[in-house]
Parts: sequence; C-alpha cells; structure tokens
Amino acid sequence: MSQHSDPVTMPYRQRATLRDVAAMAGVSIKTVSRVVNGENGVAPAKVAAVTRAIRQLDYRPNVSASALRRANRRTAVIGMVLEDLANPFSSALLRAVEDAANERQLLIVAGSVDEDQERERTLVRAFSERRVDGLIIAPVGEDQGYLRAEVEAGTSLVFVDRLPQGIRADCVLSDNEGGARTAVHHLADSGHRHIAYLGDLRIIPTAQQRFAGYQHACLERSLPWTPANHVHDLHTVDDATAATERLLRSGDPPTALFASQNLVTIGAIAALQRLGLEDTVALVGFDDFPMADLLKPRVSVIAQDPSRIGRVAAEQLFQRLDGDDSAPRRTVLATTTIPRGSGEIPPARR
Amino acid sequence: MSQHSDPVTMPYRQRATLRDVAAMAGVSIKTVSRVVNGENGVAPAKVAAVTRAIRQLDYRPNVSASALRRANRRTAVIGMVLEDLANPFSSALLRAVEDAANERQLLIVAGSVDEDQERERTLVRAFSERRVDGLIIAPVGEDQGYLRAEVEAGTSLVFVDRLPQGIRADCVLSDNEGGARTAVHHLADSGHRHIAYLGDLRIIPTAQQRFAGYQHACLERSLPWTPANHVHDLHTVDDATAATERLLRSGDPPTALFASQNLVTIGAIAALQRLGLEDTVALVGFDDFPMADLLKPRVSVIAQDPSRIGRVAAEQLFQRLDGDDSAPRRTVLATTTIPRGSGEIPPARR
DNA sequence: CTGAAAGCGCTTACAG
DNA sequence: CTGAAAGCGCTTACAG
Repeated sequence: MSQHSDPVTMPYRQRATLRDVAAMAGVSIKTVSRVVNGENGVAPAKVAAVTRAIRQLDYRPNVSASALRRANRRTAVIGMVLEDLANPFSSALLRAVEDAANERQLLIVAGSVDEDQERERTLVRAFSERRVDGLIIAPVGEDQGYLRAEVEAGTSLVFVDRLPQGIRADCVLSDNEGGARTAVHHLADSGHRHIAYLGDLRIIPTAQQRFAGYQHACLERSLPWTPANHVHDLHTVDDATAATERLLRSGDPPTALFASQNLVTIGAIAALQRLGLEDTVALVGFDDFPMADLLKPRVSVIAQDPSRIGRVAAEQLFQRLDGDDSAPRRTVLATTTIPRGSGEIPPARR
Repeated sequence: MSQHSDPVTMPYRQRATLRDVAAMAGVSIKTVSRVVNGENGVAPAKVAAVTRAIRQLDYRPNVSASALRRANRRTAVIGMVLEDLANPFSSALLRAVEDAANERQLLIVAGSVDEDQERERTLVRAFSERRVDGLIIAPVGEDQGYLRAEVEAGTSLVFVDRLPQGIRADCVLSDNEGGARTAVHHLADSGHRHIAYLGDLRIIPTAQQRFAGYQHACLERSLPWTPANHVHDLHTVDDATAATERLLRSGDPPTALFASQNLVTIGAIAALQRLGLEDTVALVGFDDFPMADLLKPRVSVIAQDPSRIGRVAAEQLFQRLDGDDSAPRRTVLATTTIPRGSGEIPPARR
C-alpha cells in the first residue's frame, strides 16, 4: 500500500484553522479569535466578514489547543470514575452529573473500575494526562492519598457513594448505616427476631456501614446475635441465590432477610421463589430497583437516590471549580423506606 | 478577595513539564520526550536520569499538547452519543465499548440525546471541537448528513442501534424486523389471532422496523388486520400502562400483546396486573430485562444483545482507525427468542 | 479597534 | 546518540 493511500500515515485532510479563517476574511488571527470568543470591540464589518468565513470553511475551534494556551487552562471536561457504567446505580449517577454538566457546557469522560484499585489509579492517571478540570470518583481500594497530587495541580475532586481514605475531600453519599438500621427496625416492628444479613464484599466501606447499621439495630431491639445468619462477600446474583438457599435450608432458618444491595436482593428473591417461601419469609432490600413494584410479593426497600447524589456531587464540584476553597464537606443523604409488601410479612410459626 | 487568593484567577500550581524534567536530568527536552515515548537509542545512563527525574517531579505528559503536534493528531479519545446513559440498553452499549477501548488505551466521552436531534448535533460538535478520533452514535433525527464534515476531517464513524440517514457509514444493529416477526409468529403458534402491537414513537426507525415485522407476520399468518389494536408513540412506562388498560377494556380486546420495547413491556405488565389478566393475556416483549425471570408469569422476550452490539461496533471503529477504508458495512445481529411463560399462554375463550 | 510577537507543552525534521 | 530550531492552533501581553 502506498504511503499516499494509507489512511494511517496519510495526513488527515486539513481542518480549517484560525489562520485559514483570517486569510479568507482579510484580518489577523487575533481578530478571528476575538470573534470566536465573542469579545467585543471588533468593527461590525470585520465581525461579518469573519463570521462568513467561519461558516464557509466550517471552522471548528480546537478547544484543546486553546486550553493549552489559556490562562486558566480549563479543558471543560470532567472525569467520572464509577464502579460499573452498566449498573443502574452508576449509570444513574453518571446521567445526573451529565445533566448538571450540560448547563455549564462541560463534557464527561467516564470509566468503570469493577472494584479494582489498580484500575482506579489507571483511569485517574489517564484523565489527568488529559487535564480534566475535575473528578467525581466512587472510590474503591483502601487509599486515595495518591489523588493529592491532582488536587495540588488544581484538579477539583468530589467523591460519591463511598468515603475516601487517606485524603480529605468533599464526599456525597447515602446514610448507609441509618438506612440499614431502619430496615432492621422495620422488620423487627413486624415481630421478626431472626433477621439474616446478606452482605456485599466486606472490603467495600458501604457494605461495612450497612452491616454496622444492622448490628446497631439488633442491639437496640435486643435481637439474638447469630453469626450463622450473617453472610458476607456476596457480589453477584448467583452468590446471593446460593447463600440464601443454604441459609433457608439450615436447621434454624431466619424468618426475615435484610439484603444489603441490589443484586443481593434479586438473588435472595430467586432463592425464595425456588423454595416457595416468597410469601412466608420477609425481605427488605437496600436499593430500589425498577421491577420491585411488579414482583409478587412487591418488594419493600430502603431506597437511595442516585440521581440526587449525582446532582449534589456535581454542584459541589462546580462550586470548587468556581473557587470555593472552604473545608471539605461531607453530604449524607437520607434513605427512604418504601414498604411494598415483602417487608411486612409477619414471622412464620416455627 | 485579592487577586492572589482567588483560585479562579490564581494560576494553577505548576505541573512539571518536559522542560522541568530535562533541567533536573541535565538533558534536552528532546531526550526526555524520547524516554517518555519509549523510543530507543538513548544512552542507558540518560534513561536512568530522566526516569528518576520523572518520578521525583511526578511528571505527567500532557496528552492533548502532544496530540496537537503529533503527525497523526490522535487524541486517543472516542465519543459516544447515546439515547440515555441511564437506560440499560445505552449503558450496556457504553460498557461494552469501554471494555474494547481499554485494550487500546482509548478514553470515552459520552452523552445522552433523549431523542432530541438538536442535542445530537450539539454533542457531536462538542466532541469534534475536542478532536475525538472516532464517534459511535445511536442516531436520532432524520438526517445525519452533517456528519460528513467529521468524516472528511478524518474522524472515524460507526452507528449503532439505528440506521443513519443522509450518510453512508458503518452500522451495527439488531434484526428489529426479524425479531418482531418472530414474536408474532411465536404468539400465533399458540393459537392467537388477535395480537395487539404496543409501539414506541413512530419517528424512531427501530420502532418502524418492529412494526413492519409485526405487519409482515400478520400477513404471513393471515391474522385479521385491526388498526384499533395498534398503539404507537408509547415512550414511557406510564404511557404504556394507560394504553394497555384502555385496549384490554375495549369492546374487542386482543388475546395477546406484543410490546415493542423494554419500558413498554413493563408498562403492559403493570396494566395486566392491575386488571388481573397477567395469566390470561399472552405477552411477548422486545428486549430482555433483568427481572423478566422473577415475575409471575415469567416474561417471554425477544432479546437483543447490547453488549455484543457495542463490542462489534467498537471493533468496527478500530478497524477504521487502523486505516480500513473499504465500503461501509452494515452488521445485523440476530435476536434470540426466550420463552419463559407469558408468551405461551393460550388464547382465552372470548 | 487591530495586529505582530511570544509562548502553552509537546513532536517533527534536521544537523551533527 | 543528542539537541537546537520550528511549529501544532490557539491566547496572552503588548504596542499602536
């Protein structure tokens, strides 16, 4: 293949530059720049000539080039590091931030970390090498101290969903402990005393907080503390289904389940259905999900509001971008209890 | 507030540049550049000195600056224009493209269009002004001709989910017509002759194709053509619920429903449950969804594979980035019929 | 109201 | 093996 016909080595067909526009309009590039940036103090006739040249040449300013030279260096891009762009919680966060970012003409680069610390760092570095103005991060891993370098370089930083470690920065998250407490209280109010805890990976701070809430509620209501009823490290639907089946088939099964996360709730439901116990064993899940209202029984949940978390985080980030350098703020959003049926099933005779 | 303490006007604390690294290592910036880019032909001692300086200064190359000067102008960023980053179909596409992009160290900027043509153009322009290397677009609106300028400027372009209009380019999508045909055949095979069509906005090409599939299947099986049973322009769950209720309460209700999209299926289920008809009226939905397997009855669907669409689109894009300039290719992926119960309910006596 | 010169952080195209 | 000069597309800091 000749050098000429190979699109890889062939130079791209030129896009019009300030120079080209200037030449066509018969002015200097500085004048074109003024028009492009809407600065005033340009003679109307020149504005007209430039505008026409821009249209004729289909000129697109190169935002990266201008950011490189501009005093504030802003790229108008923010980076989001999320657990998994395909999961509803992450994507609701992303979408909420997108909507907020739109008003400011900010673009979003985003990536998934899948609970992998290494990946978190890789993504942040990639974003940093593109000089994003700000970062919104759902942290994984035990130490976010490496992000101090970014902050010192002028990158704004807001965490979501989970508290960061090793760095003080803004964070917006749900009241995980309070929500879990409420769930257990809710079940206890229906008379349950044997309430199982079905939890996500213990290394996840959110999971820890939810377990703490469970624990406190058990103490508060003097429920028996039965470690056999505490299952941790469930990270997939299938994990949760298997664990729930095992639990319910054991010699001393719980009369109610608290599922500390979306996928775990779904897995628990699958297990209950398989054993025909969905109308016998009570269930409250942490996190709402689309079909909760159409299942039988309808599923009671402790709902977070990921859209709100995203919106609040975005607003927080924008304040920082606007120069707010007050002390880091932690915003804890209350959860909402939504009783739909499954959480109000009374204890079965044993 | 003094000029100095105002973070907006205050210059950002300097990040280390090639110059700084060169000064510390006692070499020219060209030598640092060689080390950073892994070019060989640098004396080992200098490589060591440079490497040490890079570490000490926590140097991060400015990828945008290098792209500006580099011959191929590649930014290593691709843009995705999707319907709604928060909906499962879009987010599955995004995630699949992300996974493919990771292998090539490409970053993704993404945005939602919400069925708004204006927004599609705005997003594309914003991406273009950042000089993305490629675009993956789920097109809305009637004309994608404006994208020719991007292609001529060297931007690779692949459409997903919907065929573009006004431009010839690669496209990866499901066999919408075939899938819809199969759905109706499936219901007809159980003896249904009065099958309602519940469809999304008619302006959406995908919806048109699904209606065409429905139509062909009706002809093929000589089913009565009853316009009263064709409901279009359902775009939300609530729309679909209301329309389905109306239909089932009419004088001559259908014995089976074909819901041409996710949210419509969910709305139809809500209506069936409300009327107590979920075990009486058959239902097949286009698009699978997470809980389909846990509802009662379990929901039969025609499944697309958004992950596969995303992966194939990404691979197609990468081939173009690698210089493939063969004729535009259209990839149509087959759908899968998943019978779970709701689609196998026989016609009720009328 | 306008523009020529310098420079953002980097790579290219050379020369040695 | 190494580096000085020019330049990517733009804005800054001036001068007129």
